[in-house]
Amino acid sequence: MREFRSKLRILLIDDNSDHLRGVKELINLESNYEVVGTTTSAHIGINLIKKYQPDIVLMDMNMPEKDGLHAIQDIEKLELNTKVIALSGYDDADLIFRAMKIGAKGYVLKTMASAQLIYAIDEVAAGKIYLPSVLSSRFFEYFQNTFKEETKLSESENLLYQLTSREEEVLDLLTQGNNYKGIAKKLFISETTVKTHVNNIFQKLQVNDRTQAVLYALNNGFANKRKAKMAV
Amino acid sequence: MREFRSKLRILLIDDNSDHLRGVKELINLESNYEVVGTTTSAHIGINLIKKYQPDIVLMDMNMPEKDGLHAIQDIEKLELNTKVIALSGYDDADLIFRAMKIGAKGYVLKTMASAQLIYAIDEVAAGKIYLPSVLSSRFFEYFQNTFKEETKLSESENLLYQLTSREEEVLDLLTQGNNYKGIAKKLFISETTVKTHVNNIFQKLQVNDRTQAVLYALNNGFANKRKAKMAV
DNA sequence: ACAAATATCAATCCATAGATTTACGCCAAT
DNA sequence: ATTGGCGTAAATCTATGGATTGATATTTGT
Repeated sequence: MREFRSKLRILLIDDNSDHLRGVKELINLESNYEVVGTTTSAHIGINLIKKYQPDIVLMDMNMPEKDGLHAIQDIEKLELNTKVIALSGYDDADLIFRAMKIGAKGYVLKTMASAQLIYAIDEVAAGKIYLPSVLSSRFFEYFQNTFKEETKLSESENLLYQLTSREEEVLDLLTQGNNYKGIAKKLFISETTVKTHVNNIFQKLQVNDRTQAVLYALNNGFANKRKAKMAV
Repeated sequence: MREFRSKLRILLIDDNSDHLRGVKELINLESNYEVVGTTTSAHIGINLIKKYQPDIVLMDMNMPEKDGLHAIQDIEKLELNTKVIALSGYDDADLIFRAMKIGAKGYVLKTMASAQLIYAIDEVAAGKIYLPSVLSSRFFEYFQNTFKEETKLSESENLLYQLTSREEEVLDLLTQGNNYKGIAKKLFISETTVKTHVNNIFQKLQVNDRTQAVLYALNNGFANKRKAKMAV
């Protein structure tokens, strides 16, 4: 992707101009890096990225006007080859998780040694994703907590397991937004039969209407292809 | 959690008895570890865990009868302090992702140096989560791909952004399974007003009924607290 | 200060959804 | 051979949902 022998082009976005200057000097010490721009404004940053298409963006996460998360999202939407490394003062698990989720390729704390930042830049430039092990640990704890609830329902208490296979088919079509007529047509059975099935589903799931049935299904691991939730 | 000076108690589950023996010998070389049991069967393994409540379980992922994923899930359901480290022959991103999702505290390849396994055990025993950087990279690539679709819908094409704040409130209540009457009561407005709002929502989201509206909302980032999908 | 968007409500009408009961053929388990 | 679960279906009834029109008060932007 990157031109042979050309310098790695880096853009810095940080509302703290002192920190901005410090990082710039740090990076300029490395002969193979080049800072193509610095700005304290996320908005201006986006425009600079469009203009210069840098290889790497170092993005401060704790900014007032437009926060780092949204800035990263905007950058990702541009679909350039620009890779974002998030910079933050704190190891806030939620922030790390969200930054990685929307496409940050790395996350480094400002308190970390400068060598770590350089290393992160190298790794990310090489196409890898880099999280220092401390942050990686925090990320995974948060990640697992996020999914813990989803998993904890045992098979015995998950009412979905009481459904017959035909009822599952019907419920699946319900979770795709079909009405009775649509389901009847798709399963080649009469509408009244569908009603019978749906009523049985309501009884088994202990709900009152199709919307609640659909919600129960989605929230309790019903494998629906359109990923309202990811199956284990 | 762990008794001072007591050895770290480890259980091995791997359907390949050769590998099982090898790992056992490897671990017994370490003076502060103790293998409390080994088995080639996941089912038996679960029972051994109940009985011995080991600190660490090394779980092979590629087993025939009951696969490693389900075994891990069963272990997690026991809610013991037993920590599972997954062992696998391949760096299958999907498998790594799913294992971590359901609660594995580490993931090590069988092809990795034995020192790496020992290190992983130490880290996990110390309460951390350990993924070698190679696997960590694979995990994050997979993780980001999983969420890429969800994020890519720009604000302009996401019909939810056309809703007024009141309509959002109403839709929120719809996604909780309320009917007209329930929504009217909760918002202290008449049922007919709710109908008006809901009709406007249908128009804006280009759907025909409440179920489709709810599905649209869930699939397009509508912040619902019960996290059918996680907000950014 | 004025236009446009929003929130509220009513009345009506038709379609769909949901509850209930009854029934029949099929298959699997005992 | 019989029972019980399942899938199929119909008939009937009531409740809820959804479309449409029209109206008024309030808020918001310029």
